[in-house]
Amino acid sequence: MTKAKPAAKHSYAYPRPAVTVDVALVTVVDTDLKVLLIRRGEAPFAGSWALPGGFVRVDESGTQRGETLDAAARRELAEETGLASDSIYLEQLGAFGAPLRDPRGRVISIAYCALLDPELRGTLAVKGKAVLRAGTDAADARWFSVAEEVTRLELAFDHREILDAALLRLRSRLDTSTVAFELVPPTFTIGELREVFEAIRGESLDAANFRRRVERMQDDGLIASAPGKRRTGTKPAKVYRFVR
Amino acid sequence: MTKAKPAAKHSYAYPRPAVTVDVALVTVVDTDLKVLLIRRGEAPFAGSWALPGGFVRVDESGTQRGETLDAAARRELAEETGLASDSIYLEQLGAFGAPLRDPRGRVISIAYCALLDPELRGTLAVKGKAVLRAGTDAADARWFSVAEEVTRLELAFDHREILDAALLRLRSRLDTSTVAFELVPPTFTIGELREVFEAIRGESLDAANFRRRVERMQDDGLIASAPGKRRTGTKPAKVYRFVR
DNA sequence: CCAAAAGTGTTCCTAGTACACCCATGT
DNA sequence: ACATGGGTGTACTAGGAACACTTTTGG
Repeated sequence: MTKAKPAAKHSYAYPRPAVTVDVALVTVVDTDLKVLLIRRGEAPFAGSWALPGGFVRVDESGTQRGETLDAAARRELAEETGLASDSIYLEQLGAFGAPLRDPRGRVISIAYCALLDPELRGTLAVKGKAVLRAGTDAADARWFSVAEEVTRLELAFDHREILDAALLRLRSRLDTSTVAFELVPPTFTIGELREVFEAIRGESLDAANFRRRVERMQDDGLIASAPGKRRTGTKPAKVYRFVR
Repeated sequence: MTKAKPAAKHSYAYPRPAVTVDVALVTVVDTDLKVLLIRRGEAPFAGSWALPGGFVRVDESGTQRGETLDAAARRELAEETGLASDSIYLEQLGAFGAPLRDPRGRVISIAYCALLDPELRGTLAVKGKAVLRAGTDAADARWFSVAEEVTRLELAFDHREILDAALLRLRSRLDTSTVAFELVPPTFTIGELREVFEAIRGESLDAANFRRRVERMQDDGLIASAPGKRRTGTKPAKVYRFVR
């Protein structure tokens, strides 16, 4: 069953591309949008920074046929960052398949955008380094500021293009989806949520207008006020939680 | 060069999935949103209706590595419908890769949404039949009304899911992109544009309010008034053209 | 006391919605 | 003449943007 039966004339005789997943893992530190990059240890692009990713597992032997694409993305994140990846928000961006995007041969990559809230980031960051387990082929890894650092880098493969797609998607879905809540702790203040919006939009927002917007979210049942207040070094702020 | 060189330890030794493209080709006939389906002539799902599509060409022999994903989608459209596909609007929806989505083995499909304006549709429709060249493995093909007919069909593979994604994408991008202009002739009246909006949204819109909206588009330079008027069986209407 | 962020109030304007109404044309 | 879709007017409302202002904390 590794080859097709002869009846299916053009299906399995064709050469197949390799298929990978690549993940743009994004988080907000203070007021700064960051993306996790991994320094490649092997050719091609050895020494360059790249998005975490790897080959999709395909098992054609038994009745099993390997993992879903989402599972592949989560597995690669776990392998290369040590993150318990079950609770991470994942969103597929699409397929990147330019014939020459990988010098080794025809490789089609399924790109993902992943969002990490500050609480989970704590379970992974070790003083500046982003990773606990320095993975097999990942020589190094850390967070890069999207606004400043990453623009000056030459990324491996077409990962610049993938990253741009991830940021574009994030920006366009910021106002019409609940992605912002994935980048904020389980309970959060209006100011913290605003910082996430500002980091993604890359501009400061009017605090008063943003407050009223959040209050409307509460009216709509999208968020609810949580018990307690947060001491912020200034006047204590009410905390809210996202209602899924 | 069909196998990897031994140095790349985990890249090419792995079994690879087959990769296909599937295209939801959509058009608006009168006030009705339609999708082109093809009746499968072979197993699996022989006799079922399916989206046009096929395997991505990969050529690992020379320096050539085959076609882009977009090119594969256009080629399949051309092969199965006889459409000169250069001018068709194409938008990638994403990758569908559930392990069991194809009973023959692990097949990952890159899904597309394509839009056909009424003028080009004329070059393809032959009294009810959608196709000029009845393609190789396509026993039959025709337009199905999305609102009524297609809901009662059992589509092949996960094509229902792909079609739903296409329609969702279309609806969500209707107000924030220029997709509507891809479904209208090169010059169009406000009424014709409104019919496209109504077909996609599945509800009627207030003609007066829609008119003002289109007038704002003109103020923004998105569209321009075109010379002449259109006789519609009633009061002649101004015509506009989309400014790309 | 002062800086700084939380929180309140007000004004202006755009765009969506609903609905009444007139106009030009083919039949 | 009349039905039909083209085209105009108007009033209501929600929400974005700009900005002045008060409140409560830590230093």
